[in-house]
Amino acid sequence: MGNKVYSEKEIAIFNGVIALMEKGVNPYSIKVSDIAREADVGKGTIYDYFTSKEEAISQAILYNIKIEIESAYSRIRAKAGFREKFFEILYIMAECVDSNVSTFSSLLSAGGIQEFYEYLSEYRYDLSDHLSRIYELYEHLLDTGVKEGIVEKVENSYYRNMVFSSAIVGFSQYFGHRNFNNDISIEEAMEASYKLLVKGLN
Amino acid sequence: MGNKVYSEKEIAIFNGVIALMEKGVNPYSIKVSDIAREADVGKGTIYDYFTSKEEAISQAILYNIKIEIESAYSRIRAKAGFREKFFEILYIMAECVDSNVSTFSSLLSAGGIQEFYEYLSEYRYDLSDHLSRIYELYEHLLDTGVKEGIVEKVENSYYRNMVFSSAIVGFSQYFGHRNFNNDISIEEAMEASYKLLVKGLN
Amino acid sequence: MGNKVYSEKEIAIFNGVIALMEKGVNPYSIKVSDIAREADVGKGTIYDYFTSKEEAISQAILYNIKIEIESAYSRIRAKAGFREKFFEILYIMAECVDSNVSTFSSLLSAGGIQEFYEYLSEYRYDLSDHLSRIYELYEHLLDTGVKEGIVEKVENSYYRNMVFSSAIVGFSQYFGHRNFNNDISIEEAMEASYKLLVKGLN
Amino acid sequence: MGNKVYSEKEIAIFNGVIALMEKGVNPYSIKVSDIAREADVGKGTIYDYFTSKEEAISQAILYNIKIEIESAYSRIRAKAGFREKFFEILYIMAECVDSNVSTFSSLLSAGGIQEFYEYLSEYRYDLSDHLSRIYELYEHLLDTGVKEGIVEKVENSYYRNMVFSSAIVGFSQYFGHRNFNNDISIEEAMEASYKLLVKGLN
DNA sequence: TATGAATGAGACTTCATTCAT
DNA sequence: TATGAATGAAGTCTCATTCAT
Repeated sequence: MGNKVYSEKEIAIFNGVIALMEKGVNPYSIKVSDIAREADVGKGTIYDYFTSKEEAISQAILYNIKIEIESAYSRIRAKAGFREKFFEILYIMAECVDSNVSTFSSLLSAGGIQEFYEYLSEYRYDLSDHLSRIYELYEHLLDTGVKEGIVEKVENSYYRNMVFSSAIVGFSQYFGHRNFNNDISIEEAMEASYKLLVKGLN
Repeated sequence: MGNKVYSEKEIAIFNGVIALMEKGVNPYSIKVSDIAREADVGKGTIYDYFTSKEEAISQAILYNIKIEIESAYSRIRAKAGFREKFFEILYIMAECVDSNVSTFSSLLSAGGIQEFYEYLSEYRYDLSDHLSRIYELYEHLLDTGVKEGIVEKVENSYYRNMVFSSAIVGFSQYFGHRNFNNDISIEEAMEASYKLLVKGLN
Repeated sequence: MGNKVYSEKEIAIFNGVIALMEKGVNPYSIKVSDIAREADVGKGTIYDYFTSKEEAISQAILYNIKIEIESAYSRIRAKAGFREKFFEILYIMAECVDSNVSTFSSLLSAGGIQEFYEYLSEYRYDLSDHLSRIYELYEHLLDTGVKEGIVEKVENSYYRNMVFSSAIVGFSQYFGHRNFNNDISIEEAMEASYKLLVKGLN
Repeated sequence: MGNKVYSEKEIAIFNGVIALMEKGVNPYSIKVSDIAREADVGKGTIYDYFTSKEEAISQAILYNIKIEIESAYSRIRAKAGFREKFFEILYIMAECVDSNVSTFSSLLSAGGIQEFYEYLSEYRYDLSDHLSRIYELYEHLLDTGVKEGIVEKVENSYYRNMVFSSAIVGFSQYFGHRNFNNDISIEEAMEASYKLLVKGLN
């Protein structure tokens, strides 16, 4: 399913872009020369593989989301139990915030990720693919939760997805508004998110 | 508190910036000459009132958030009943999406609004102010809901705020992922959000 | 008749381009930064007046041709007598060669001036204007020659123009092939050209 | 006499350059990658045979001129009669215009061919060779014309060459100023050129 | 105070040339 | 010998900022 194989150089460029974003550079502020330096390729090489800076950055973001989601999927499957699986998602979100790469969480944000980088809207199709994958993940969690008798089988898929996304985004706001939450530990924030999730699914 | 009075020109400039954003221009793509044209002032005038383009845009966004929040506050107070008030918030969010100006909703997003425009992080103090105002709003809603016996008095303020924010952001994802939700009407999305809110607060 | 008025800056830019060409720089090798330095304006200024480097150079060439032709016209009218007038044309051609600016003579060349600078073909209309002016000049010369009884009234305007142009270009080849003509003085070359002209027009 | 033998690859490269020029690409706009594609060789191969792009193009032009002149020589010798031979030259010029490759006619133009491609001035010696060949051709024509009693034996070689060149360039202007000559057929233009030639040589 | 013409730093992109294969 | 992937110097053009009016 769309498993494009990337050349060594393309991956170097992707990693360069991602490294910059992890350093806290916002995609609009990334310069071609920065990517080239970070990826250790010539500036011209970027144009051998992509038609413009925007394409290179967009593809890098999509590549990164794909990797992030697949990695999340593995980590979550590896955990046993509904609560453990959901907390794993929250841990992943926390790591994303630490690494400045919130591309993944942007997928769940209000305006969608195209707000994060306008040129991404060209890749609507790929974004939908990623979202589908996230919804699959939610289904997997719900199944586990139902089996454990923690939550009920929610038939309305829109509501189900919304509850998961809401609880996750609700948690990630903990970081965005950190200065407000000085007296709240990250564990408490996770518990709060989990509480909302369970209530929402019952 | 912090009710800075703005000159006529400053407001013209703010409105120019906002008009551009309403036209769908992303803040990173706004040019000084665009602002000047839109605000009908000379380019030099912008530098008489602001030290840089970034400051002008940042201040405009903050100004806009303040107005949006105050307007929201009035509209919500004007509604009677917990459900009506909450739905009013959702209507406001829907309007934001239509007008392309999601500055307000970005406040609630995962990465916080500084992700939306990196230079805003200089204004941490003002952003906190706005967030406080939003939390006040949540308190007002909760009071109404408690009086009506719809929800319980939630003492944990972190959890309370999180539930409101989650439900609101959860709703606004309806727009971000619209192509996924073709079979869901906006009213159904609102009902889903309200359902999560009530469950979360009980 | 298309007497566009140029601003001070536009003329400075034109003169910058022309100065470069007089220094022997071929239009394809002119760089924007060269024009800016030569014209003593900022690089950006060039783009305030022209949409591209090519447009700036093209317009400069057209401007120069116009000036060259008008200057030629005056000089030639100022001379009395057919022979004197024609020799004045040849003197002008010789000066053109010395100053490296053969835009004028290129007008008469085989491929036409668009061969000299491909982007000029966008300005077909202006070029026709200039050519008309040259043909007027030929008519003026012919009238003088007829009055003096040196040449006959040639009714076929195509033939008439061709004879003048041929004689002039024939002379200017003297410079292009100078190493071949070491034993021929410039005066002899002029006499040869005049001889062909008179024979052609009788 | 300078009959350098070219390798297969060199000729492929020359033909690539010429093919591009026949497509209407001006020598300053030719890219190495274009030549490589057109000649079906690797880009590196071009540098195995030439030290720079400019050298490759210059040599290709010289090679082409040589071929054009030799071909012209044969065609003209094959014709019987002064008039027929001269018209053959004009037909050749017309074909040059059609095929966009006016390198040959540029040789006769005002500024000389170096105006056409500045790097050619490095090859002054070769250009002289070509010009000599053209002058030989003129002599051959003149001999024929004298034998036929159409023209007189012109002793002044400068004048003789000038008359031929002038008449030929005068004809080729027909194409450069085609929009001016809508009512003139190509045959009429040829007759005019011939008329000038005969008058000039009598 | 208000302007917008002018500037030039610095961005993106191209493409001649190299060199490992 | 032949190639073309890779490079980075150098070009064009944009646009934030200044400053004379």
